Amino acid sequence: MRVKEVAERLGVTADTVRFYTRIRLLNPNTNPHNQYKEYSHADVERLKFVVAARSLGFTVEDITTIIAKAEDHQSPCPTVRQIIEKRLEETERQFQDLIALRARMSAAIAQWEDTPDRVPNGHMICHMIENFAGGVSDDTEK
Amino acid sequence: MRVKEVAERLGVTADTVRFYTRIRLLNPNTNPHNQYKEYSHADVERLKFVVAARSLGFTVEDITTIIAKAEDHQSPCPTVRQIIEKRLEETERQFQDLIALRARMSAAIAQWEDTPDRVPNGHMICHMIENFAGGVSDDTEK
DNA sequence: ATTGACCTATGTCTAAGACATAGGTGTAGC
DNA sequence: GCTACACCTATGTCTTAGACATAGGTCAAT
Repeated sequence: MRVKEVAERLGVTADTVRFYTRIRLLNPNTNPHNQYKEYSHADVERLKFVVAARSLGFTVEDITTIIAKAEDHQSPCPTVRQIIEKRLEETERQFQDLIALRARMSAAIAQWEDTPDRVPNGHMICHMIENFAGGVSDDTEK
Repeated sequence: MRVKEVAERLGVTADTVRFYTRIRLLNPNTNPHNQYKEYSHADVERLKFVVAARSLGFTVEDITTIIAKAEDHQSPCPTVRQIIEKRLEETERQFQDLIALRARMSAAIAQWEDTPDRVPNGHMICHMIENFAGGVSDDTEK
């Protein structure tokens, strides 16, 4: 199978498969004539694993580590448990950041509904942004 | 003022200020002797604007656009309103994606609590990931 | 053999800085 | 004046996980 077929089967783009191939996460045979890659059933199985792991928040590097352990006949499970815990924490942080960002954005939009447009004078670039509550405070005084 | 002082005043890193300088979002004077940048009060004011806009989810490119409009004596307000609406939509999408991801991660961790570690056999890399509900399905049949 | 639709590999680009490196500054002690 | 030494600087490279652009290859229909 060539790259597009593999990609479609697993619901990813051909570029994604090419990317995984480039970093040697997949190792298909190469036709020496035209450099086309030929993906075997085993390659597809591995890709399936990569896609599953990605959808659980593992990074590509995590996955490389996990596969390396497995190929070394060690159980990757402890590593997997440890990594996902870390990734979940990161996700939680991103989540909180995103909630805060969304709140700021919504608040700004709400405030700006009652704010007229204005042409910038020499001191302001955009009064809406500059006057938004929670604006950046200078630490000049010390 | 030099880069570090400016950065500390506004609560960003010196690298961030250098980055904004590199892309000409800030244009401090350069000491021809050692290439050190000298930030004026006006530079600090502009940086303050950039930081405020960044914290509302505007991209650096958005900010460049907004400032360009302002320097052209046009009101940036309509642009600002339009951009933030778009950024909020994106944020909302990311937010939903993150909720879904977090749910998958939590579900996996929960499921794996009752799952023993296992050494990989020839067909599996990590049975925990591969057996996780919602696993990637092959589209082989057609 | 030629067309044309589709496919491929490779190289470059992205966002917003972080990091590494080599070298400059400035004060303290001599 | 000179030297240490802590701290600072500019510049170049690196990061993620692919997307995009390009030049060229494949293959069935003509």
